Amino acid sequence: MATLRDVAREAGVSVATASRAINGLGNVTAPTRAAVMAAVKKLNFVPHSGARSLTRRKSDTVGVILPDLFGEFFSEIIRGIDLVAHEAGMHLLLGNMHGSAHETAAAVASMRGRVDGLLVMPPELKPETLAENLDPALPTVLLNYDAATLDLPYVAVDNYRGAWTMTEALLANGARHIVHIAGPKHNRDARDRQRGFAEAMARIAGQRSPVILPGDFSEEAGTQAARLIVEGQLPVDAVFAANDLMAVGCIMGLAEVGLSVPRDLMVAGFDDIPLARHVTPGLTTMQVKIDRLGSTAMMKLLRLLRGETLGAASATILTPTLVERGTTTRHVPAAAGGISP
Amino acid sequence: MATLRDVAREAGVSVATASRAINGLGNVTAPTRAAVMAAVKKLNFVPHSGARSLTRRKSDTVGVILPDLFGEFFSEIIRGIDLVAHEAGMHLLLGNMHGSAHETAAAVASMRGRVDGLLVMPPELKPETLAENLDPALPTVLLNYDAATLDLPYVAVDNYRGAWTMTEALLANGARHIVHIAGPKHNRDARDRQRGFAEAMARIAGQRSPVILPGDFSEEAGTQAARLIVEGQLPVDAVFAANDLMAVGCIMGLAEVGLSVPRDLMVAGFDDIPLARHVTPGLTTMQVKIDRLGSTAMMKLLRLLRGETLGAASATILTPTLVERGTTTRHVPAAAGGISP
DNA sequence: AGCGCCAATGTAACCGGTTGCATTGAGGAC
DNA sequence: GTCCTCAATGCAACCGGTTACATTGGCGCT
Repeated sequence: MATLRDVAREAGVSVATASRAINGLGNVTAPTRAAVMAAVKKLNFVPHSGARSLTRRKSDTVGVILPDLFGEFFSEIIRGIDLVAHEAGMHLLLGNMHGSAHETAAAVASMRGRVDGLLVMPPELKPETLAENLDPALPTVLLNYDAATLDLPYVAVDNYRGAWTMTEALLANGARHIVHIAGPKHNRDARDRQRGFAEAMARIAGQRSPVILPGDFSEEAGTQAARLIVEGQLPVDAVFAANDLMAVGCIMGLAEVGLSVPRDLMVAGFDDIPLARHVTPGLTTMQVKIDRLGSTAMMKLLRLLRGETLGAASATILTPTLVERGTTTRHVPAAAGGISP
Repeated sequence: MATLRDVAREAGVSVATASRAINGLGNVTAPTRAAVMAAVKKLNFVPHSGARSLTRRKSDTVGVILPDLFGEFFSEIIRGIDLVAHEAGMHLLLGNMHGSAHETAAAVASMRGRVDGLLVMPPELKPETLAENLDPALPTVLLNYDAATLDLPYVAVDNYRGAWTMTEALLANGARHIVHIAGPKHNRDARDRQRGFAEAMARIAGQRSPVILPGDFSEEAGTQAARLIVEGQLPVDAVFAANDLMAVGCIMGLAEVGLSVPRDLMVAGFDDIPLARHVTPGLTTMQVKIDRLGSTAMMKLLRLLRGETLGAASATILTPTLVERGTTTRHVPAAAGGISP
C-alpha cells in the first residue's frame, strides 16, 4: 500500500508539498500539483485515515450507539442519519449497547479516538448512568431522550402528547372503557405514552385509574393482553397499545376468540410502522417520522462539530400525527356495552 | 484527554512498560501493573485507537458496504453481522454505495486504513466493475453475490432454486397460467428469480414464454402489475412476484377492482418479510433467513482475518424455504378459467 | 566475592500523515 | 547589478501509540 512518502518520491517533491497538493491547500504551483496527482493515480494512493486522524484530531466519523432495535425503526433512523452524514462526508461507526449500562460504557469507550461525535439513543438508561458513561469532551446528541438534566442537545418524540391525542380521539369516537397495553417498564417512550394516556383519561373522561396491562413492545405481548382482556371479562370498548406491534398482536388475539375489530372494540397503536397500513382493517396509530429523528439529530451534531454550543434548550421535539384507519371506526351506540357477554 | 505518556508519568514508569501493562503482555511485575492500572483509572485513560491502528496495522473494524436497502432487510443483515462482530470485539463502519459504481469506489476508498476487512453487497454491480473497485489486499466477503470470477468468498441466497420451488408449488396447487412480476433489471437477485421461474415453467409446465411483467421491488410496482393484468385481460390464475412487497401491492391492486385472493387467483412473493404473515390472507412466500446472511458472512471474514485463505469455492449458499399461507390455497377447479370474464 | 544469566524496565525508532518554520529562488524596485 | 519581498518548497517535529533493542539489577552459581 502506497504511502505519502512513496507519492512524494514518485512526483519528485517533498512529503509536505505532496500533502499540500493532495489536500488542495494553497501555495502549490499548478504543474507541481499535477505531478503529485499523477503519482497519486499511478500508485493508487489513498491517505491512511488512521494516521490522518492522529494529527488532525478528527476522524470524519460519528459514532451511533443504539439499543437493540426492531427492523423498521432501526433502518429508518440509520437512513436518516446516513443521509445527512453522507452529505457532510462523514462516516458512521455503529455500536450497540444491548440495553445494559455496562455495554454502553464499553461502546462509548471503544469509540474514543475513532469518532468526532456521538449519536446516542439510550431508552433504558437513567440520566445519572448516562452521564457517567458519556465523555463531556465529545460532542453528543441524544436521540429520543429528554436530556434536560444533562444539558445535551436532543431530538425527541412527544410521546406524552401523542398518547394524549390518541386517547382523546378514541374518546371522541365513542369509547368509554379504554385499556392501555404498556411497553417495557424501564423504557422512557413507554412510560411517557402511558402517562399521556392516564392523564388524558383523568382530565377528559374523569377516570382516575383506567386499566393498564403490562407489555414489552412485542407482538406476543399484545396477544397476551388480548387474552387477559377476554378472560378477565373486562368491560372494554377500546384498546390503546403503546406500539403498533402489540396492537397487531392484540387484534390477532381477539380474533382467536371470535372478536372482531372495530365491530366489537376499537384498537389503536403507536409508531405507524409499515405493517399498520397493511393489516385489515388498517390500524389507527400515531405516526412518528423516524428518519427525521435521525437526520435532525445528525444535523445538530454537525452544528456542534462546527463549534456551535448547543444545550438541552436547543432540543427538537417531533410531534406525532394521528392517522385514523379502520380499527377505530366509531361503533354503533347499540353495542355500547363492550364485550362483556 | 489523557495519553499513554500521562499514564506512564503518573505511574512512575516508562511508556513501554505502561503499554505492556495495559495490553497484558508478559514481563511486567504485578505491583508495576497495578500502579499502571491505577493511573489508567485515575486519568480515565482510553487508548487512542487511531494511533494504535497506525502501528498495529489493524483497526478492529470491518467496513460494511450495502446498497439502499429496505427496512427489514437492512436491519436483519446488520443484526446478523453485529452479533458475530461484537463477539469478536470488532466494530462496524457503515458505508452506503447508493447503487452507483462511483459511490462504491468512494466508499471503498474512504475505508482504507480504517478497516481490517470488508463486507460488500453489490447487487447492481457487474463483476468487472466490482473487481476494479475492490482492493485485493483487503480481506473481503461478498453478500448475496456469486463471485466465482473474482474468487472471493461469498454468502448467497439460492434465488434460482427458490423461484423454481415456488413455481413448482404454484403449479402443484393447480395454477396453469402464472404471471411473474420481475424485479429491477440490473439486480442479480431479481434476475435469478426470474430465471428460476422461467425455467421451471418450461421444464415442468412446458410453457416456453410465460408472461413476465416489469417491476422494481416496490409496492407500487405490484399495484401497477395488477392493473396491467386486469386491463390486459390476461388469462391468469396465479401471480408470482419477485418479492413480497410487490406481491402485497398486487393484492391491493386486485382488490381495487373487486378481485379476491386466493378466490380469483393465487399470489405468491419472495423474502418472507414480517408483513407477509400479517396481510389477510397470509402471503405465501419463500423464506430467506436474512440475519444468517450477515452472520455467516461475518464469520467468513473473521476466518480470512485470522489468515486462512478462502476463495469462491468456500461460498455458502442459503436455500430459501417455502412458506405456504392463505394466498395460494388451491382454488376450486370450477373457477379454472382464471379471471377473464 | 565475582561472574553470568535472565526478567523487568527504559530508550528511541518507527507507523503515515500534517504543519510550523526555515530555506530557496524568481521577479520587481532601486 | 544589488537588494528585498514573497510565493513555493523542503525539513523536521509532532500526533499517540507499539515494539526492537539496550540497559539495569537481583539472584544463583562457582
